[in-house]
Amino acid sequence: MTDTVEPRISRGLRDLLPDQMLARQSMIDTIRRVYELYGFVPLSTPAIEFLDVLSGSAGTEAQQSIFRVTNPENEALGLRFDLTVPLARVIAQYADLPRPFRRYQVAPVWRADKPDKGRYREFTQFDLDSVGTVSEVADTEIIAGMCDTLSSLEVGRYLVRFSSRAVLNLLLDFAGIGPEQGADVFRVLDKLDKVGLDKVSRELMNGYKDESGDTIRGVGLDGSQVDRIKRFLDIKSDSRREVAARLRELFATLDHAPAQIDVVERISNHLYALGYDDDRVSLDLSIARGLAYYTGPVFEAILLDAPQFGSIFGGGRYDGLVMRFLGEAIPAVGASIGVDRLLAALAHLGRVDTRKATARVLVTNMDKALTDDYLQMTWELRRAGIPTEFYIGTAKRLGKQLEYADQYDIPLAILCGSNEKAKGEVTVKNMAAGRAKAKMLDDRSSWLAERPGQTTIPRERLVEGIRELLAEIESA
RNA sequence: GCCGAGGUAGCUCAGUUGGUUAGAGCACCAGAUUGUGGAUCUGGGGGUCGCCGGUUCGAUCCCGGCCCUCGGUACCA
Repeated sequence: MTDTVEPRISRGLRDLLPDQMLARQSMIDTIRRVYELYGFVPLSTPAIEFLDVLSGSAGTEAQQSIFRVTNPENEALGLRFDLTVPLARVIAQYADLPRPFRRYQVAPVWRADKPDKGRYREFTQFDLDSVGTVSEVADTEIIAGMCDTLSSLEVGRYLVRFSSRAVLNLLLDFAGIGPEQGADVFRVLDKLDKVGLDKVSRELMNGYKDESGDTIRGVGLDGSQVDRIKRFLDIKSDSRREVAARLRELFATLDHAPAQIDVVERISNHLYALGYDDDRVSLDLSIARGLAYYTGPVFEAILLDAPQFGSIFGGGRYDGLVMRFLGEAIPAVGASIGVDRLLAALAHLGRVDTRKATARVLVTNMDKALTDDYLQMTWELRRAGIPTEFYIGTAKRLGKQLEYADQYDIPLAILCGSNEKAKGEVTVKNMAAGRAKAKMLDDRSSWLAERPGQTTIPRERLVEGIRELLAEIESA
C-alpha cells in the first residue's frame, strides 16, 4: 500500500548526471568553436515534426523506428530521427534564407530501435551542412572541418576516409549491375570493415547462414560481377593520387568515368593544397555509407587509437533531399558526429573533461552570525569572475562541509570563523594538498594537527589571493 | 528478429535440498571529533527476493506464462 511512484526511465533513455554533462558540454564547445571559425551558423528545429515530413526519405522500415507523438489536435506527429530531414524542411520552408546556407546543429534525435550497448533511443548528433552549392569546396571544407575538429579534441591519430557514390555508380556500370540493386550493393559494401571481404562477397551472391542460425539473404550477383567488385576494392593505397590514377585505369572503358573521378580528385587536390595529407585523409573506395540518399562524395572518420568505436563522424553529398519538399533539387553536403559515441571514445582515450563541479571555491558556513560576511565574500569572488559557491546545506559541522567540497572536487575552501574575522583574515584550504597528504598518514590526529594545504590571506586581498592560489593549482 | 545466460538492498553478489525475524561487502546517514576531508571504530536506515498465476499447510526457492537485463548475432534510413 504505497502511493509513491517508482522512479525509472523507459528503456534506451538515460539521465546525464552533472559530471557527464560537464564532459559532454566541453566536448561540444570545442566542436562548436571549430565550426564557428569556419563561419557556420546555428539552427534549432523542434523535436517534433509532422509524420509525413519525417517519413518518405527513409522508406518503410525506417518509419518503424520513428517515435510517434500525439498532440491535443490528434495530428500525426513523430520525433525527429536525424537532423538532416528537418534541415531540408527548413530550406524548403524559408525560401528567403541566403544560400549557400551553412549551418550547424547539435541536438537530440530519437529512434525506436532495440537499444544495444552504446546505442540509445535518444542520442545527440552534431551536424554541419552546406546547402545550395555544388562547389567541391563545400565538400572539401566539410572534410577539412572533420580533421580540424578531431585535432582540436586531441583524439590522437585519426583518419578521414572518403569516396563517392558517383564513383560507386560507375562500379555498378562496370560490373553490369542494374541501378535498382545499387542501394543493396552499397549497404553490403558498407559492412566490409566489420565482417570482411569473404562474408561481403557471399552476401553479394547467394547469402549464407550465420553462426547464430540466422539466414542472411544474398543480393543475387553472379561470380563475374563480384570479381569486378573485388578488382575495384583491390585499389588501395596510402596515396590519394595513386588511388585516383588506378581508378582511371580500371574504368578506362566507361565514357562518363573521367568527369566523376575529376570531382573526387579536385577535392583531394584542394585538401593537399591545405595540408590535409594522406596521413589523415585517404581516398578509400570501400567507403559506401549505408544511407540511400547520398549522391556524391561520402566520407567517414575513424580514430586510429580507438578503432573499435567505428565511424564516429560521417557524411556525404545528398543533392536530392530537398526535392521532396520543393520539387526542385537543391544540392547539399554535410556530416554528422555521433556525440555519444565520440564521447565514449574520448573517455576511453582519457581525453574527457573530468570536472564534477563548476565552482572553484566553496565558502564554508561556520557561524550563523557571520552569514552576511560569507555572502559578501561569495559575491565578491563571483563579481570578479571566479566561480564560487556558498555552503547552503544544513550540515553544521565543518568536516561535513569540507567533505562536500571533496566530493565535488572543488579545489579551494574558505574558512572564516570568529577568529579569522577578528584578525581581518580568511583561511583558505587547498583540498588537493590535504588529500595528497592524507595518503601518507594513517594517524588522524597528526593529520588534523598539520592542517595540510592551509594558508591565510588578508580579508581585503580575498580576490587576489584566491586568484593566485587557483593559478598555482592550475599550473601544477 | 534469432541463440544463450540471468533477475535477491542504491551497487556487486551470497543464500535457502520448500519452513518462523533473507545476509555480506561497498555506498549512504549519525556519532567517536560542538573549527578541519582520508583511515579506523560504534551504531543506524534501507528488501512487494522481476511480475502474474499454479502446486503446497506453507513459495524468494518447484511449475507455467509474461516482463526486463546481460552476452553473442542480425538490422540500423
